[in-house]
Amino acid sequence: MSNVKARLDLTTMQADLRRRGYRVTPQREAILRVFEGLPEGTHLSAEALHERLRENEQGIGLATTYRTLRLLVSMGFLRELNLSDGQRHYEMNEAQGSPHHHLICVACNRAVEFDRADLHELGRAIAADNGFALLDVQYKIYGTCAACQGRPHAQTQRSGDAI
Amino acid sequence: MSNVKARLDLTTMQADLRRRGYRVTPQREAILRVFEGLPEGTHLSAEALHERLRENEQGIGLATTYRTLRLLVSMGFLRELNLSDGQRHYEMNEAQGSPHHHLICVACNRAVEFDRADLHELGRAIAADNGFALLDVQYKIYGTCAACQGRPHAQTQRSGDAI
DNA sequence: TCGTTATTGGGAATGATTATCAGTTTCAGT
DNA sequence: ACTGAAACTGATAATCATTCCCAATAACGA
Repeated sequence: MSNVKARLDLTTMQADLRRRGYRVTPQREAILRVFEGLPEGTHLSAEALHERLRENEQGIGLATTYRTLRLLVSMGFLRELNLSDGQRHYEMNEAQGSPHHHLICVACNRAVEFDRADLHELGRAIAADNGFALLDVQYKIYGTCAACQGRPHAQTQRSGDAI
Repeated sequence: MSNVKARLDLTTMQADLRRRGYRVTPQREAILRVFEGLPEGTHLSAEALHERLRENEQGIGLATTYRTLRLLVSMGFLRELNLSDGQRHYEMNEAQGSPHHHLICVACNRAVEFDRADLHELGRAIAADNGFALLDVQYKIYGTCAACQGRPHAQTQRSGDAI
């Protein structure tokens, strides 16, 4: 019942993988290691992760990168974020603790992160009520930030055909 | 301060468009009419909307469909949902009232909708604190539903390479 | 009514993600 | 440690949603 942001450690995750019949491969370990070393609040796209792996480690196929991300999300090790910029981002899941949430400007795509432990508690309760095994809770507020409200014809999003 | 699910009507939305320097075109009206006629809780993908327009109305270009959806979301008339099935879905925004939220099974992609007015109030407050003009609030709980937990090796998502 | 300017639509282009499949590796059982 | 069955990897091709391009058209303020 603690509110601490507890991350799973590598050993636990490896054990979980085997328990579910998945194998522990060097590629999966390398990817988990990258995410473990990431500062709080940092998230990577699949491409960015692939790029980083090419530098630090021996390199991993792009297909494997995507496959592994999907697997690790379904295991609850990573959380997948859609910050409305057209690609998925990933970060360590603190489902044991209380993950942060987002306030997003749809015009400039800037995202402000904030913590609200009660939101996670609520999600846990609702999941339990419905017989769901909880993986992640995401609370997102969309709007236009102060700076973007000023701009006339402020309609952008990703890159924008009709500005 | 009411909790009523108040939708904007067509006239108001047309006026809003003009006020912001956008034009009111038959295509935009047709799209808004489709969403107005949609039962609560129903959402359409861009493709589905395009298809429906081809039947009921005179037909609209696909590019225009995408462009218009983006515009209407940025105006706050529609809300955009990413139910992790790889495409965006749209529905009338009840930002004036209190939109519903989702509990999503990552294995079978099934989504359970529920209402929580307090979540919307909270979003409104946080947006205001940060100088954001509120457009939408989305609360999502991800997990594995009871049925999917049973299945061994339950890793799917969208279509799944490695089952 | 007219001119300026936004908008449309068709098709090409993009870009992220997934499928294919042959070769490789993990690991449970011996 | 050895082995075989099954999972995994990686290179490449394929998909699929979404956006770009641009010439033709339509809104709407003056």
